[in-house]
Amino acid sequence: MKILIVEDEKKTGDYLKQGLVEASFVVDLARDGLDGMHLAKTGDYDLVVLDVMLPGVDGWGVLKAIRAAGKNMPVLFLTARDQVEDRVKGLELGADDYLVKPFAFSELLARVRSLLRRGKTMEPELLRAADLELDLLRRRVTRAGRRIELTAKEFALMELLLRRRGEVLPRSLIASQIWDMNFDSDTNVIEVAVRRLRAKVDDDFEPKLIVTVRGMGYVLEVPESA
Amino acid sequence: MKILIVEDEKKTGDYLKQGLVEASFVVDLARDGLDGMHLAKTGDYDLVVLDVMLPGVDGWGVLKAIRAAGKNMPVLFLTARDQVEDRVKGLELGADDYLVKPFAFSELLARVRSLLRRGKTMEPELLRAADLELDLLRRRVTRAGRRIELTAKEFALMELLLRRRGEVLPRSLIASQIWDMNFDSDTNVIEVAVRRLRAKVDDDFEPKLIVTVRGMGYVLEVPESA
DNA sequence: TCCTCGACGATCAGGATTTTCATCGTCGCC
DNA sequence: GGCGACGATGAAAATCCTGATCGTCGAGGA
Repeated sequence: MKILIVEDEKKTGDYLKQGLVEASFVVDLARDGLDGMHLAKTGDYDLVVLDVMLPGVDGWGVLKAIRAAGKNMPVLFLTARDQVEDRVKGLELGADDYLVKPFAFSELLARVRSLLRRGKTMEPELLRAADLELDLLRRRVTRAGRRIELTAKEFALMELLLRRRGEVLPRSLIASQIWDMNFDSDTNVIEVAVRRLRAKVDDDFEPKLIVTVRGMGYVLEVPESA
Repeated sequence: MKILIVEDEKKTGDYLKQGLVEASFVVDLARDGLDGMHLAKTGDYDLVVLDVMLPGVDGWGVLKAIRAAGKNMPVLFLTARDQVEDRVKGLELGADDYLVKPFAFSELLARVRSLLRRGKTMEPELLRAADLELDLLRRRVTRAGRRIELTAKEFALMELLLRRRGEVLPRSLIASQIWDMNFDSDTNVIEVAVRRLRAKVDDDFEPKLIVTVRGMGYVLEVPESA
């Protein structure tokens, strides 16, 4: 599987290339838009990882050129945290997925694999339950329209509950997903984390979404409407 | 590849089994020492994951029985944090590797794969440079004989530097190993972490082991003796 | 039925760790 | 010698974990 990375910042480029090579992909690295465009059009790549911010020809330019040349391999966009709007633009132009910097390498690898396997992924950008909304793109949460600030762990927990709403999640599952640890120690990190999350998303609202199931775990209860 | 897990605590057992099954191993689970002994002796396993603390026949008993029966598949011991001495005992009895609870599942999987591949792994238990010693088993550090307490991140960083002593480690590498993040954001976590580590292992000692290489990264300088 | 007990979960405060931010120092090039 | 980039440092702030204690649910017995 052959991948083209277009990234001007040296550190990031090298880092990505190294990681993907170690994951046994064949990787080319272009340092600017022009170079990237050229390689993308002539080389035979299965996927392109494309930074938006590039000197000279920017990410959109490269993407446009690729599509104009009739190539339709999946393109994974890299955008900065504060360039949210850019993503919309990228998606309209035919990007297949995006990743917000900074990201964990494991995250990139997962997206890359998924894109290569299924062709297109595109995660849902919004998770919702009742009046709670979780915007995965911007890492933002609102309930009843009110903005709520969550920390990393809180967000991860919220996301997990929301992705599997209606399911009772055993503590062991939560521990493995959020803490990546086996559950043998006598700690109550999970209870504490749930507490903090509830304080932010449930305490001041109705109905209560996070429900404890004694002896089982926690569920995000999806209110039966209709 | 067929794996036997001997673990009495239900949550842990199920969790391990599920994880290994998902990693496409064939897994049997024994809930106590007797059961485990029996299965290990009759079934044809490529590896055994063995909890030390078991009701009835404990981990060592099971291990002894396995070896006595002439089986010599690799055995991975699971020990609790405060049972350091147990490990020594386990290793003497012929365990091939150990893992301290609580551990990340990814860690277990890595060890399992490694044991299956190479037969026996047994990480080095001690890393050393000059008068600095890092005991991976007990997660302990001493310099010039003096015990030094390190936090999780500090230990991880110390271990990384020590494992690749003499090599200049670029920040991007460190970031990816210790923080699992790509290095695009403008943070100086690494500098701060290095600072804290130096305060503990270098400030009060000579020679200074952690050396900054301007524009490159950090090295653990191995003093040229002789 | 009611009461008691035990297990499980909730909650809070304290503390440890880690990150952020602002500022300072230093090296090397011009 | 001055400048600019890079790294070092210190302190504050945010986050997360630990441990202790309290509350509550439900089973089983009186």
